[in-house]
Amino acid sequence: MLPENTRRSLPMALLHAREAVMARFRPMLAAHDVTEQQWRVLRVLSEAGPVEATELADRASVLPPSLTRIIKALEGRKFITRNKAEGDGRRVVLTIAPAGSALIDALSPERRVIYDDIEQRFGHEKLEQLLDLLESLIDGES
Amino acid sequence: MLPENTRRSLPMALLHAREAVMARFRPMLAAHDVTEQQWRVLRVLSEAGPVEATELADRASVLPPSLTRIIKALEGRKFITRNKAEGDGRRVVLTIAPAGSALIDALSPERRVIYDDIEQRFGHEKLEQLLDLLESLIDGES
DNA sequence: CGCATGTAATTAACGCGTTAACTACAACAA
DNA sequence: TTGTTGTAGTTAACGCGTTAATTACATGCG
Repeated sequence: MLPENTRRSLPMALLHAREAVMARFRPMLAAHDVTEQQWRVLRVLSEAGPVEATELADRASVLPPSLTRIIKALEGRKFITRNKAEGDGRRVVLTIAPAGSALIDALSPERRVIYDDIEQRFGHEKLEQLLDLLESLIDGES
Repeated sequence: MLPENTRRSLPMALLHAREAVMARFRPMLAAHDVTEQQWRVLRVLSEAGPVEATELADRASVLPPSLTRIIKALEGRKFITRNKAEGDGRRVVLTIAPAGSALIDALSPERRVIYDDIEQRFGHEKLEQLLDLLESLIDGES
């Protein structure tokens, strides 16, 4: 059955929900002049150590063309370093730099506060339930 | 508590879920050379009749600057018409044109099939549950 | 070796999201 | 009427998503 109104449309609901959640994080990122995607890339590099570009794009949920641009921006600000892989001239290895780690450390507490607040307002049970449903939806469609 | 892995992160989950759902609709829209946002604007105009730009942007969940670009594109293809409102030289009234209605009619059946398929695979109950949770999340954060 | 095929990354082109600035017009008060 | 304030819409600038094309290198086959 087609959704009768746009508010009960799944794509719309997902769009609005993400928008509502991200609105809480955006000011924090903007204050440090980092985009949401740059932040995801930095987090992956911080947690996973040196990683090749393809895996980084996959983990950070960023498309390869976007990753190329993000790498340029982050490298220009000395947040990461970019090197060719030994033994394969095509591959590129990215590593977080001290300035990048410093940014992660600076923002993590604030990030935790925001996430906790969302979880508290929405409810722990409902959050787990929502995450389960989303995971199921993703697996079913992919 | 911070999400330990990115797969259980709410922003990520919402992003992936929407991506998974939209992947089903994208080929249909691409085949007719219409973007997702242009499609939303057309649908609103089709269902609600002539509407002013501000209300249209709100209903279609598109920001004003984007709407300006979308209007240009749709007007250029004769899908909609654009007129100044009587009595207020600032306001703009958008109306769907025959070619626009024809596109709506042409795509609606296919859209229904895709939506039904998603609902069947995911489950009617779970879909309703998910929509309820998303609505609650949106209301709680906004 | 030489050539075809495959893969990693980049570039290009276009549209939208986002924020801020700007234009045009309306409403209202002095 | 004039000047101020407010509103609707547009423009600008920058970054990302998306798709397709392109470059650089690796692999494998003859």
